[in-house]
Amino acid sequence: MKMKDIPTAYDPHTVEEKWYRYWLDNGYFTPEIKPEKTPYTIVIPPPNVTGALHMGHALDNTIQDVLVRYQRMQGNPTLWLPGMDHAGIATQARVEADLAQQGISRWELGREKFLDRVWEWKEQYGGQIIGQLQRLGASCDFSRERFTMDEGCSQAVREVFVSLYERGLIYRGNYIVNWCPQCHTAISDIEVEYEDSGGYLWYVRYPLADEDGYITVATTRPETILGDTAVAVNPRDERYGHLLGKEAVLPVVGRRLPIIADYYVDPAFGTGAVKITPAHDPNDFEVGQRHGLDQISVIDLDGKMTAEAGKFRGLDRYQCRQQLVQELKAGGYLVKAEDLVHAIGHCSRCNTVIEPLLSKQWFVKMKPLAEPALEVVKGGQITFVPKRFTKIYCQWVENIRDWCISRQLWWGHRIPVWYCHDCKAEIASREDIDYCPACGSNNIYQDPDVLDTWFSSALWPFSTLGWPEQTNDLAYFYPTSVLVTGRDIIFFWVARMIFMALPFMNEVPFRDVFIHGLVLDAQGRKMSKSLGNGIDPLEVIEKYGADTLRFMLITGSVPGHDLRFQWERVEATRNFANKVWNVARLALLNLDDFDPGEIDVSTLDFILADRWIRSRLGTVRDQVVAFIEDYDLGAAARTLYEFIWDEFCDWYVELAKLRLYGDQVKERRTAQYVIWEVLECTLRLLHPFMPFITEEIWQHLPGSGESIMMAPYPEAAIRRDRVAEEEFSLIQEVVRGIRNARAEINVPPTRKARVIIQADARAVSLLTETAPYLKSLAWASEVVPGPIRGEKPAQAVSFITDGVEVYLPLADLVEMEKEIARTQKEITAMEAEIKRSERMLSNRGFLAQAPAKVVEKERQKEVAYKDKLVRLKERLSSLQGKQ
RNA sequence: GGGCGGAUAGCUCAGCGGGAGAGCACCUGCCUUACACGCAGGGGGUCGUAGGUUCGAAACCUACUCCGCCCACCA
Repeated sequence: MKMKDIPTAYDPHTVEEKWYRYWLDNGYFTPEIKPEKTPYTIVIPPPNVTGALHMGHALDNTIQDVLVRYQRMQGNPTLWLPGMDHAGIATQARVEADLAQQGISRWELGREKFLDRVWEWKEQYGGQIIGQLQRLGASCDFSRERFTMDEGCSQAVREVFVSLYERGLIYRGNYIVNWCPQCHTAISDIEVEYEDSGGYLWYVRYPLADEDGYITVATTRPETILGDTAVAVNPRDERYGHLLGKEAVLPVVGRRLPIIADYYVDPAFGTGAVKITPAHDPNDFEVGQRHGLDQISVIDLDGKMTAEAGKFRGLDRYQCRQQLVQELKAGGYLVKAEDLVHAIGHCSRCNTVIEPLLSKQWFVKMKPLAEPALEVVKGGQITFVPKRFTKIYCQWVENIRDWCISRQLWWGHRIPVWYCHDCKAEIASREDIDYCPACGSNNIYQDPDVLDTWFSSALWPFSTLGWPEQTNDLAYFYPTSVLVTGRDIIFFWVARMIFMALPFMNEVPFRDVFIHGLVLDAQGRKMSKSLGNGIDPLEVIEKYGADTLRFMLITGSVPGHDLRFQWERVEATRNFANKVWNVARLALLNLDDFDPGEIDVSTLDFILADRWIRSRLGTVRDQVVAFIEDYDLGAAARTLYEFIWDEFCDWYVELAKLRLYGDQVKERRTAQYVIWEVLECTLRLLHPFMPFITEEIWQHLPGSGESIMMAPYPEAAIRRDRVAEEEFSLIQEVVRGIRNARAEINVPPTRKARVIIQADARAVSLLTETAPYLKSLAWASEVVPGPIRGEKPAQAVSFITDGVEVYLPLADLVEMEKEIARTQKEITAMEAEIKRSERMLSNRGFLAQAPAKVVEKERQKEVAYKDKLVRLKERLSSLQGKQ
């Protein structure tokens, strides 16, 4: 297709699919292992199989894709390894919900058949998100795609579990866990979300057993009274010293409770006396351990009262609370109920109120793993970006508690432990076993529970590269270069990967951790299903294209900060894409007869504008590189935006048109060359951010290769030309001045005007040289440069800048009063500036302590201002004289 | 109870020691043969409050106010 036939507005739809397929078909996403080169590796934060692409993913993966495409172009063997997470609870719940529609429960189906259904579901509906990532342009190596439940990952899980078990770092025990009565499983501490809510603090009298009187305790969960086995006070609390060793009687139940002393009790809270329920509170559990108290479980796995609750048996925990409070009141035990706002734990998955209860579960002992994991971060082997996340990580790791890893689910990695019915042996094994290695019995069974999903995620950076096998991939691509993720999973995932990598790989899992913010809605709220305020990235891609979505997300992002999604910004970015498209059209329309391969650069005749834009391009390239290396992708993208739109399109291209459309061959060649050079180079700089449009245009350019994504990244080859930048800025000043003067008196662009310029010799020669360009940029009929002392037209609008006086003799349009007023206003402004400058330069502190450069700059300003003031005054008196 | 982030033009946000910036919105001209998803020009801000450091502070320090996150076993 000829460029001339291409529409004036960029249409992403036809382009994106075509090029993505092309990249895929050519295997560009699969790196070549080159031992002499340093690889660049990112493993994707595996999205849930049940998941669909949301804005957070779009941002997270765009960032990764920018980094990866940048590195690939730099010539580093680059691997971005994709994959998915089996997402235990989420997936199981999903399939159970489908079954429920057919009136089937998983229990009816049985474990094996249920799991078959889950796998079926996974094959059929799971993993849509991978296709959605492709729509985004993600350049993952799909030949290496992994799944946390695939063969290799499962092997890694077994190896790690058994190995930790053998080292005594995984143990099984009866402890208080966070139990979700809805999901029917234990969950880890970080899966509990605390939320402040209003409740009551009930004060209850426990009568003393062998004498008159009572001791009053306070509780927020009266139903747990049924499980009380002691009352505790602080040993230093004089109010209660005389009661120590005595007993109280539990109201309603009648059980005798010892009154014990424990430093856990805060004398200042409530009454200073605490009821102790070892089976339903983690602190009470510990108190119970210290004092050898009974553990009485009164709430069961459904959140209902157990037989131990006596007549309350079978009641829901909240019904029981109500009834018990009534009874306490009736019996005269209830002293009062105070309003109390306190944090209540909810299941992060289903939002049900968590019930702490006693349960036999598997745990990972964290302290021994945490120590090295803290050191590698403090020692700088892993760097968090932005830095402040280091502190968040460290504080959490320092206060870490053991990790409950068993889940009462079916979908997940089944715990590789078998129990012998006969000899009661407990065997952790890397392979499935069918008889007891201790006693030879085949009367054994495997632990029914599965592991926390995050257990397998924690191994992701090395399990995906083949571990526990010593593969080439593992040897070459590990450790990974950077982990890109949101701050919400620092604890869930980032920390645990570090914990697990160190003992098994003896090496950090990644060098850098780049934390980005959340994508919020236009009002600044989290996007969530319940609020219904989420915006589907695919909708944006359909309407505006993937490049637009990507660039919008990147330019709007600042490392570690949240960003708001706004359709206005999407549109503005679409406009930018269109700008790029159209400047490319302009270029291509004029490059028909141009072949960069045939150009001998030394024969070209570069003019000021050429030297200026080439110099700027070099600077921009260096800035972009510096920003990317610093993970400030937003700044990199914004730099390119401004360069392309403001400098290349609005200044350079406008200037180049004259030569492009002119009949001087050499001039035209030069302009063609520079436009081609700058455009081609800029496209490569832009490619990591906007892969599709850049490829489409690049393929149309003469002399391009196979694919822009495999083209080398621009080198810092073009030297900066300060003279050109300085001289060009004078031209810009003059052009802007003329445009402004014309606008002041409403001269339509159709009316050309003579421009008379008076300046010093150097500026005159510069402006003479560039006169044709001034004409075209500032709608001039003629540009007449001359020395300062020349004739100054009276009936004219004028302005003075950088030692240059400019007159537009538009006699019929000039109103002398307005001209005088304008000039006077400028004089006033200039006098103020001079005053400010003089004040600074007469300040001894400034002269003595400010850097010489700054002082010098200020001196130059003062001189320029004074010069300008003199000229303005001359101009004023001349105007007044002619009036 | 601790910790972190934010407060800059009407809106959304950059800037983070040397004279206040962008996009959108607004006003005035323009369909100038790449682009009206555009071009040119313009208006608009005591940079949350109060102190301090400095020759110089939107930027650094301290306190405070408001918004938003995160962590924490006071029953």
